[in-house]
Amino acid sequence: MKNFPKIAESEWRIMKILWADSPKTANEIVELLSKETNWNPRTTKTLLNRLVKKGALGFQKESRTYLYYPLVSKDECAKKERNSVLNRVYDGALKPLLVSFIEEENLTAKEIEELKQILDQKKGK
Amino acid sequence: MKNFPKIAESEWRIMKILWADSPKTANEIVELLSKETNWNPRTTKTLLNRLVKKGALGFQKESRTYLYYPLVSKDECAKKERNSVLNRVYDGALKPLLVSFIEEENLTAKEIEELKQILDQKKGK
DNA sequence: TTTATTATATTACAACTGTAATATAAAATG
DNA sequence: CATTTTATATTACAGTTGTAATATAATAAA
Repeated sequence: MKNFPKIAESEWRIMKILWADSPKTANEIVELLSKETNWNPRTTKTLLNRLVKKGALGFQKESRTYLYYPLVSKDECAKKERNSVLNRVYDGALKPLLVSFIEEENLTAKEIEELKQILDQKKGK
Repeated sequence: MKNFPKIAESEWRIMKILWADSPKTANEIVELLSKETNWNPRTTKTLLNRLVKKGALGFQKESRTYLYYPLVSKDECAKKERNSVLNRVYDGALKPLLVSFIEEENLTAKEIEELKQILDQKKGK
């Protein structure tokens, strides 16, 4: 499982769309992206090509049209990103990272309770 | 506070050294880096220049030699990195991000307790 | 003072990214 | 069948990054 592709920032938008629901045609993806970006459709097509070349997406031909789908899991890609920040910024020290996130961002009381439960489960293990 | 510099991956190593203790000369930094990387000293010099150009580092001349020091805080840079992952990967949803980190990485029982306390403080607020 | 060291500054160069434009080929239309 | 549409493929082009090499200038040594 070497040569796992690196997903660039703008490519993440496309991957997230396909992880949520796939396969999809280029035009369907362009359509969905138009709601959150103002990319030129050409830009989306370029990124689709790059993702295929990187091995992050595959496709099946449906006559002239391609149906794209992910070849890598969101979990794995997310893990790479988490580890990247953890190591680059925090030298691998998880607790300080968690403290920063918790102190700075917003959590509801319910979420806080749920997180405490997850921590407890973790302790049991 | 616009045009806050973007610190690239390899630049982070240099910044962390100077955040830990500054000012330092290029050679001191090269020396410290030699323990964790096998960069050519030229590479380090190049990165120092770039960081100065980006506005991330400043320096004072000590005769022919420069003493480098950070112009941006580690906290701010770390925050940018955290938010980058939070938004790019998790669409800004903090809890799922925290759950992933907690479930996948290792924490001691003590750390878990400390985190629960921090969560409780958070709830009070 | 001429020469060798040694700092910093400039230049290099390819891969990756963001952001498209142009080319080509196949399909739909007239 | 000729032409227009429309998919995908190829090319573009500048900015960033990783990773140095070369140039220049100041200082130390001979």
